[in-house]
Amino acid sequence: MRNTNPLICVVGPTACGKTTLGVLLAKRYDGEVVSCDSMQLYRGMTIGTAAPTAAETDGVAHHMVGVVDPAQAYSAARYAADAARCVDDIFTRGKQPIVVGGTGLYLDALLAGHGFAAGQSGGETRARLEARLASEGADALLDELRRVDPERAKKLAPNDRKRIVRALEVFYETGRTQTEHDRATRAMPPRYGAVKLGLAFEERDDMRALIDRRVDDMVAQGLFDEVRALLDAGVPRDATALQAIGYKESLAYLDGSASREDAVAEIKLRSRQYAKRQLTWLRRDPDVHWHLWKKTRDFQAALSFSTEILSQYGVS
RNA sequence: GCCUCUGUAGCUCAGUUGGUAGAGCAGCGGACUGAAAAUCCGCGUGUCGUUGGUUCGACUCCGACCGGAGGCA
Repeated sequence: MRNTNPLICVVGPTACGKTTLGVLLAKRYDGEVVSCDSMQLYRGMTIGTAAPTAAETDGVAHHMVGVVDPAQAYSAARYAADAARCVDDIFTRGKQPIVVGGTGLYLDALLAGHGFAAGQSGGETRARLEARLASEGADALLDELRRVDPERAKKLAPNDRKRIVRALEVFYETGRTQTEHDRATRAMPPRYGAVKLGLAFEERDDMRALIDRRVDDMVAQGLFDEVRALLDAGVPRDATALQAIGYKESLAYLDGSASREDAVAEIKLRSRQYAKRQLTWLRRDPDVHWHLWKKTRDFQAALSFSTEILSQYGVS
């Protein structure tokens, strides 16, 4: 069952106003928001992930926020499945899904809908390969990959341990190489049509200033208490959730191994490096319609830009 | 005032017996198919504080000056 409308997607680096625009679009198009953020998914991580507050959502339904136990591991594959369910449900109810978020891999997985090859973090094959990685070293595994999937091996640097392990895992789990799997899935038509709206700053410095300000706000709102609460609730320090920017740096402060000042500076630094990576990911996507902020964020302008673009795709 | 140390890439610092300089971090660019706010790859010309001098040639030696840090008076 599919609505003919494409998904409306709002993408962009952190702190560029995706949440606000998402809500405005939801109101304009009778929509509901499906978050596409690998960290807002976790429960109890609202301050540090800048998860939308009640004031921000302003009555617009949001999905895929605060739905996962932070002690557990999640994955792009699970996101694609869970979010697709949300999207389909929204369509079924005659509403417009609006996907909002900055996790590029998750968005691509959701839109493509092709599924990933078998094998996962925490799985038996993965554990076995990681043990071998520790004992035999990455070079040995890369050599092995060269034998089973030379094309994939050629694309990976010797230090790219995660991907070397994953490529071998795909082969041992499925009997097919990752290269074959990727080729096959790339050839499949996407599960959803989408109109992608991108928000970003024209000047990097303006983005940086906003990121800095936002981090200061997070700290003022109690970021450190939020992190402490997660620890008190038994979330292990090596949980994926605590790898989130703002959280792992807070651990250093709570441990006493970093001053408050240094921890805050580190969060700002890691945030802007992250924003840069998000931009790198998005820039290669020719389908994104960019709206660039000049100095300040004018959401009315962004909204009319969006409706203009959307009308070209027949969305009204 | 005198003595010692110090002034090299945005930051922290290397630079061997004089042949015009290199790391880490930052920054910039890129990748990315079940941890992705993760992970990985690539990119280093800068009046070597200023100014005289010695030398075929000085970041490297000598003098003066300017700026730091410490010590003695």
